[in-house]
Amino acid sequence: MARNTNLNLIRSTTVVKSLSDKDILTNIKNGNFKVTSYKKNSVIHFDGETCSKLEIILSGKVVVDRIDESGDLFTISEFYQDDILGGNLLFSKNPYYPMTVSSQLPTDILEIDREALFELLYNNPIFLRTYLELISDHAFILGDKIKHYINKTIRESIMNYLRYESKSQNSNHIKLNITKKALAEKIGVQRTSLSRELAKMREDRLILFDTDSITLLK
Amino acid sequence: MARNTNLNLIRSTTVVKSLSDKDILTNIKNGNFKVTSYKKNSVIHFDGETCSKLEIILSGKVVVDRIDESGDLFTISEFYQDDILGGNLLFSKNPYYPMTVSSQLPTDILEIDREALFELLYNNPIFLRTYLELISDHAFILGDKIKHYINKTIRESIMNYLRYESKSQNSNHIKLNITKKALAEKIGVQRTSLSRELAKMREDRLILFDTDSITLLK
DNA sequence: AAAAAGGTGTTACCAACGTAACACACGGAG
DNA sequence: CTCCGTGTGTTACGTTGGTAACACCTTTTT
Repeated sequence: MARNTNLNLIRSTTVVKSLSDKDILTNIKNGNFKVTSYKKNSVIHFDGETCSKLEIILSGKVVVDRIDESGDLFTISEFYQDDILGGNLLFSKNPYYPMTVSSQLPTDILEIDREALFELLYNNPIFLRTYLELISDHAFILGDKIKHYINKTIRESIMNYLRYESKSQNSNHIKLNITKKALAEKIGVQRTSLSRELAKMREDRLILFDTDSITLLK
Repeated sequence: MARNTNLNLIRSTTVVKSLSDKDILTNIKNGNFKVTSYKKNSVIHFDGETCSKLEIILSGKVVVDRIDESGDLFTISEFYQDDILGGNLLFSKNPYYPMTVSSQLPTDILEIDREALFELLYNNPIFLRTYLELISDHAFILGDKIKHYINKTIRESIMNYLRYESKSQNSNHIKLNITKKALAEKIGVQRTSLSRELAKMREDRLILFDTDSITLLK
């Protein structure tokens, strides 16, 4: 990737956008901003590694996953261009990545040193605000994730999804904009189990459904 | 609670500690810092409510819980004196509490208005640093929680706990400092199920155990 | 010392759900 | 048009783990 393409990319990220070109260039020159490239399927951070910089994805795709006892790998979260990594951990007293972070595609990442970041934060209220917003949004997603993993029965997960969609589509008749297969993946269950549970819910007169829509009856 | 007891409590919290008395008193006077008391078992925030202030627990106990389809209530997280609430959400573009927050004991809470907080943050680097540390620690705990809820089998949860304890006690012979009942609660399963799984793991020659210790064999 | 309370281990029973295998429908490629 | 890939619905089977009931033990209360 050409050097100035990178510069444009860097400048266009949400985090950096509120900085002056001078700030950006100074930080690049003295090594506080650094771009690292990863090949497809490289580990970026191991579980337990210390987190000492903020990372911003310039291009590519990054996933957080875990491997269970039987060796099955399973993806918890995906990050794309403009997403940040480590922002929520960075200033913790135990700044350890809690899970393995790796690139699923060729990925370019901008790294910002912790202390340099701190300097920028307290010298630039707009930058501070942006940063706080970003990590807050991040934490919100985390919270949502927990809420999601806490649903124990498939039916609960389905109802959760349906209620949300029903609100956002403002109708009890919910148009599925994704395939059932994708829905199953989204709520983290087998497709067949989803299928079975939907059938049961129809028996219980909770819903009606066809290939691309579901109607909430209660 | 007497007014000056409160002031001492406020002054002694991690967040506020790095502020000058003058800052504290000014903010109290103009209403940016406000103390609210809750009786035992009151709802502090409903699921979905907008979060517009940072809250610091001065005394009491606060829990985050959820109610499942069958009406069972189940606690996700507990907070005590000096813990903060909402810190990770506050500056999000969708600052909604993702779950119900309530007091489990009589509780006093210091509320700090978002904009007042922001003022303090960008005017006081030590305060900023402290705040970032706090919310980072918080996010770390969140991440850990996810990691925990993601363990699907009881055996995985147990092994997770044992490996952690084994490291921190620096021995394969792990002294249980809590009862098995408490351990079961900690990893979120029935006591009997824990008991059964421990027995199975012994059969599988993974562990040995007695009433107050467990030995990891692999 | 007797009684009450709470932790522990065990087991029969059952609901939830992942696995695997099969049938069918649809849309694009040859 | 046929063939293949992919999404979909169904079902038999097995595993995991929650429920409930009971026995045993230790500690605390009276």
